[in-house]
Amino acid sequence: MEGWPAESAQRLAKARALRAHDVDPYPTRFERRQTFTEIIAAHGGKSLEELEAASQAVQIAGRVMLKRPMGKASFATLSDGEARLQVYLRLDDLGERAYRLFEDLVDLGDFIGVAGTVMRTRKGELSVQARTLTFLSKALLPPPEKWHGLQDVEARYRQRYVDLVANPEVRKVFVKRSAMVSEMRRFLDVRGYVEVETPMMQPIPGGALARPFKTHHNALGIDLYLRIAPELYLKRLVVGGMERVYEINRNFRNEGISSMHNPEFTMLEFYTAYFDCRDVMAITEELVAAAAHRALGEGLAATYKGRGISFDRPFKRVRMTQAVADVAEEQGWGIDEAGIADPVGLADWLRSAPRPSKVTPGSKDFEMFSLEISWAKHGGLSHGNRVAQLFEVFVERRWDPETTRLWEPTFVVDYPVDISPLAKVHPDRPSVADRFELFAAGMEIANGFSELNDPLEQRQRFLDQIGRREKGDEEAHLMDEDYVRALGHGLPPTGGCGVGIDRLAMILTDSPSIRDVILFPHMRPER
RNA sequence: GGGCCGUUAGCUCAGUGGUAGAGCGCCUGCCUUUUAAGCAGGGUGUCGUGGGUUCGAUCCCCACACGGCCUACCA
Repeated sequence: MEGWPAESAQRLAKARALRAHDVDPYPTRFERRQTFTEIIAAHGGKSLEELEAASQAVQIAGRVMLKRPMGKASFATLSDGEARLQVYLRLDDLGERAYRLFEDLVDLGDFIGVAGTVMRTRKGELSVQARTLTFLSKALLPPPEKWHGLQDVEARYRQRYVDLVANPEVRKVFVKRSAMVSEMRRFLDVRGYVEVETPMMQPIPGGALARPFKTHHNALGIDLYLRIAPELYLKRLVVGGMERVYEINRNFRNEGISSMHNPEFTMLEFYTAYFDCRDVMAITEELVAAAAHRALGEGLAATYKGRGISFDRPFKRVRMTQAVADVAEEQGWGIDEAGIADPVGLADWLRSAPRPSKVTPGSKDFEMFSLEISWAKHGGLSHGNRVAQLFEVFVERRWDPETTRLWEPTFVVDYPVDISPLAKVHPDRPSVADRFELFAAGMEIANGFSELNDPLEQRQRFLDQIGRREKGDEEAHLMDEDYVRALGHGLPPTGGCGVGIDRLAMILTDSPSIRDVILFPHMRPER
């Protein structure tokens, strides 16, 4: 009890007093016969007289949220997590002993069970009039303030159990998230996809460009990495004939924490043999719309950060170069999409672009200037990387609801091959990958492509990545010989996609921070 | 990594270079249909931690810790 408030000693004394009266403060079970939701559904519409005539017996249990003792009668508001229900306790109904036990030894936060009849008070509130009272569990710590709840952000994340009790809307967020995920499972299951689980600990962390967490296996004497993506394992399964597979599970990335990033986050990845990028886009659109409609109610649009966002199909589509060109036009940069798409044209434009004589932080000039420094630092980037960075800095990073161009669900297509080491090149254009990303509310929600299945080309892509790693790119891919060997056995034409569950949940629950949709977000340890 | 803000009772929050404040909770008493029940009485505390300035610091200064927001990194 080190560090517990003084009130805990009083509550502990009450637990002892219960034992002195032969009442176990922590009994084993209770036969709860109705939830509050069931009682409200069954009797919520009945009048005082109807309830009195029916004399409906119920047996309920819950946590004491409010207590209103009035001498020889009391009201208590119980919560069963999902709903609240008032209980009316009278000395005449319960008897001296049980009534005194309630008045003297039941605290806010304790669990009690009540058998009684459904009634309505004079003021009209549906209640249960108690005939018997069963003590169910003693809370030694006091609950937060009954009106304001638990406000302290840090305490809410660290002690989510208190947050859930004190702030009922928190539960709704996670129930909605659950509905969204279960709809995704249903969607895939009915289309013949098999849900699988692949290694969380991997000897070679692959499938994404990110820094991994490292751990060690003592018995094997080897280092392992927490996975940054399941991708390479899922495609091995397609090689093995599992033509439709998916996994919904955690990825771990050893990067910064922000309102959009948690070190562990949940991803859906699904792979479909004989699909290409366009097929994947179509089914992703259907999947995301179905999940959104399940969470929001059919046809309802989400409201995120005060701005509406519709998940009705079809979603918008834009080429990456086009998205950059739109900004260029808006800003009067004097370059069009053809220029951006052309390596020479873009290079010329960058060379001839007026250099900022006075660089103001936050301005376009400043961001261009920062990009130049960044490009110089990395020994000059490929054309694809330049386009991708322009997109990232001038389109993607602008995720403010007012100015973002990626608010409504939007597929960005034609990603440069350079940043897509696991994707096939576009059938008609060798410089872009057959790949898309889905954005909504300015955030990247999904990423899909035609999977590269030529083992020799894949090995060469890995070698290119290794070259970057040697130049200091810690996020570049590592060589995965076993994956190349798997491709050597033949991967059918396959389309795959990853969907960020947390970010989609943020949008559908109007949560400004990813921590609001993760029950136990990562924090520094308390001291 | 940088900037700004915060940290006071169990909770929500005021506040002052000189004995620490409110509401809720809690404790005592009254009250048999209340609604954040009410009435009367009671203040329960390492003012985040460590150092400094001062006769005296919760307050001013420095460092640190934790948190929030912004920003950077993430090629």
